[in-house]
Amino acid sequence: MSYFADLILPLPLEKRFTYSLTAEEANFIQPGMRLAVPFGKNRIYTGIVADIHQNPPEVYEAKPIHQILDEKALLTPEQLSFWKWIASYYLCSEGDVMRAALPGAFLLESESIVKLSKDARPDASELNDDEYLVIEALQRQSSMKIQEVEQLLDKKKVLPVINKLVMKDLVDLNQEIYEQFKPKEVRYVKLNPAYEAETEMHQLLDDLSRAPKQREVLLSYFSITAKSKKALKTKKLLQESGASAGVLKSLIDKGIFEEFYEVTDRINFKGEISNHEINLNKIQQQAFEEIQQNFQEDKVCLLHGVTSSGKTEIYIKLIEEALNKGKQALYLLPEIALTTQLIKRLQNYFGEKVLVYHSKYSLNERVEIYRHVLENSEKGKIVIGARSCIFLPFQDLGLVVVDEEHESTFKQFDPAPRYHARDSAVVLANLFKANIILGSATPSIESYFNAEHNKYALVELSRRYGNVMMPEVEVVDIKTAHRKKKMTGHFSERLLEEIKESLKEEEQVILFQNRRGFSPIMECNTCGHSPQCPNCDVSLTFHSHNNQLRCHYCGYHIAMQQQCMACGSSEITTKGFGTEQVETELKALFPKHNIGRMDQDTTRGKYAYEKIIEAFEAQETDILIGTQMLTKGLDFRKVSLVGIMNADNLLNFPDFRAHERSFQLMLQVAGRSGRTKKRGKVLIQTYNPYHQIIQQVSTGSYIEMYKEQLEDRYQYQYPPYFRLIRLTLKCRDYSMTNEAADWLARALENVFDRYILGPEFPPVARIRNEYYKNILIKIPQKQSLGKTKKVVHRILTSFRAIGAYRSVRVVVNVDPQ
DNA sequence: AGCACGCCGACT
DNA sequence: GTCGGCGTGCTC
Repeated sequence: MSYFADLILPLPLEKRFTYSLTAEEANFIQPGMRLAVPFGKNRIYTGIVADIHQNPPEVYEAKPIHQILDEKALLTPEQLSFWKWIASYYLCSEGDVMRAALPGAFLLESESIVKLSKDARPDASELNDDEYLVIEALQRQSSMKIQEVEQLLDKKKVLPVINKLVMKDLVDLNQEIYEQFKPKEVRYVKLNPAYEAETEMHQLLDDLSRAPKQREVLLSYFSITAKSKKALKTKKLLQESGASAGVLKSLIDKGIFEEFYEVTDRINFKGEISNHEINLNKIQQQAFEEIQQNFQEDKVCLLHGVTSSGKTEIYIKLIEEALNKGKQALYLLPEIALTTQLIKRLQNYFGEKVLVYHSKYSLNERVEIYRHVLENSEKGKIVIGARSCIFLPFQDLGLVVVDEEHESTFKQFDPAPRYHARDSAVVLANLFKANIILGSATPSIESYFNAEHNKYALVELSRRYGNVMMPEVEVVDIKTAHRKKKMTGHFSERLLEEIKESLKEEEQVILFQNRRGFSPIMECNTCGHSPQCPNCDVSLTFHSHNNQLRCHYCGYHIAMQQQCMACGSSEITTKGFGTEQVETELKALFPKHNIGRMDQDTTRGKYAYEKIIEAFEAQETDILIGTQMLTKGLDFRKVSLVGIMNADNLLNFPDFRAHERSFQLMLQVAGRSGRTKKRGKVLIQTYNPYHQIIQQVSTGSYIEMYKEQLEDRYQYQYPPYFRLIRLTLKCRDYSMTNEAADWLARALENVFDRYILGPEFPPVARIRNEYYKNILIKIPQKQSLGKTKKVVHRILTSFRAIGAYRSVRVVVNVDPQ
């Protein structure tokens, strides 16, 4: 009887690949295990077993596997079906999902290793220069990686050289695979048992009388072990005795001490559990009960709670409930870097049961977290993290919390799989029959629509915790202010007054300048030229901290120019303004106060965020200027004023979600103000004080915004009434991009008719020397999503079969943000 | 994705 | 004349 395994390989390939198994292997291997398999000419990949069967492939001979990498399945059956769902919904391969889902350290790949063959008799006269160099090097170092040979020969393609040597039987080429995960080990010491008896011990101390340092270490050892019976860490011994590592080494070398290692866990919670009871107030309690009731009916629950209404306490209570039932809980956040405050809160309450997982952790740390969740260990009961957390191997998931569910960072943009973690989490929860709650102060139109149409249950919290009042919003018309020359730089009189007032009261101020369109560009006063990126269709932006002009898309940079590159004039001005300018102006206006800035430039280091936030929390900073980053879940007690420098470049963004986004962003920023007793103030500077969104922000009326946007969405055929798939074509050749896009659009129009938009160039039509063109497919509610995707898939397959368009790549984005 | 095979320009 | 560019085709 022959056996076969269908594998998912971490490649953007549609199909699974079938390998043959021996009966023994088939007996041992389970779906979800990793196998190392040969693929292509001489490579070894890690594949995941999706299926084991006895049907031999018809058109090819299945290769045998190379190695079994796991004792037990690394993936649960739920994960395998989850992967399948993601791949089919977001139109990508399971291999794409695999790359995103597994910590990199689980994906072993082979490396070609060159060795001198056993009975090589190299004859220098028969070798060319390159061959000679390789042989000579191998006589010195026994084995080389392909990369090392490349360095040695200073060439890109060395395989032909090596292949020739293989043909001459001088070298062997082998594949080696590496386990990347290294368990963390701790070094311990213990006294050689031979010295344990009293007489030997005294003898030993006498013998060491001429090595006082070593004697001291030994005495420290005795004093520590007398107090505690636990194994003694080398680190501790050195610390206590104050000796150097060398002294200890001589003791080990002499055989007086024995050293040993033990595997330890990298993930350790070091804080303390504060055991603060969480008491929900009446309103929270009511919401909590409503949520639980909805959970019993297996409904996705949308929690719409105004900023600072105490949603987190409710989440904590819900997590506690899930834990009490012995289940695991998942807490999803838009961006992990900004949530130290929240993590601390959860850890204070749940202690070491909380695991934090995100891409900034090291390979090894991620493997350990993955294993904790897989084994359903006590440490892995609660996982908190950004979108990739949905791929962890939950055994018994009971609850998913999606905090700030409206955030678009839940959608992965690049590379595939372009999944939305909120929507995927709903599917994930369904797989486990787990409860799921989506929470936000400003829900996405889609989610609120789902709630309105009874697909989700809606629970509302309309009062701030402790009955703190919603901040007072004032709109400042800077168009008029400009005309009347009542602006100081980018500050209106009103804003300056309010800042002064707050500072006088020793309260803090947050100034918000959005990221999009903030970057200053250089412009020549004489000819109007502004320096462009040679690789992308954008102007270079000015960064004063390193005095550079830089492209945000490809990273191209040049030194700041003193003269116009087109006409040589030295009259150059900066256009547009960013956080940097706001900071400079502010420093001039308030020289005696400390001003902090939080944006992409200042948060580059590993703990840069934390430092800025801590300084502000400790009130070392009086005014904090920042971008979007400021909107997320930060809880500062002493902020009484929030200023939005310019609301317009948010509103004018060419995107059907621009208005919704602006509303969310402004309301979230506004929510940073006045979180304690005193009523906070928000000042919005704008050129369009009567814009409906500005009005809706100032009255805090979510529903009004929702209704109005919904009308627009209906009229212009956008979500939630229509679903979208965006196809982006990329190609280095301009006319090829156009031709291919036209072909594809026509093919789609043949089926979907008027529901195809484009092709059209995006606002930035060229990036890294590649031209971009978009086609948008609109899917009405009546039309089957599954069938639509099948058709799109079919058309894409025939598109890719056209030889002339080979160089055009198509990126498929389902539910683009 | 990688990698090999295969066909055309700038160099020993 | 070769080395090396990237077009295109395949991987169980």
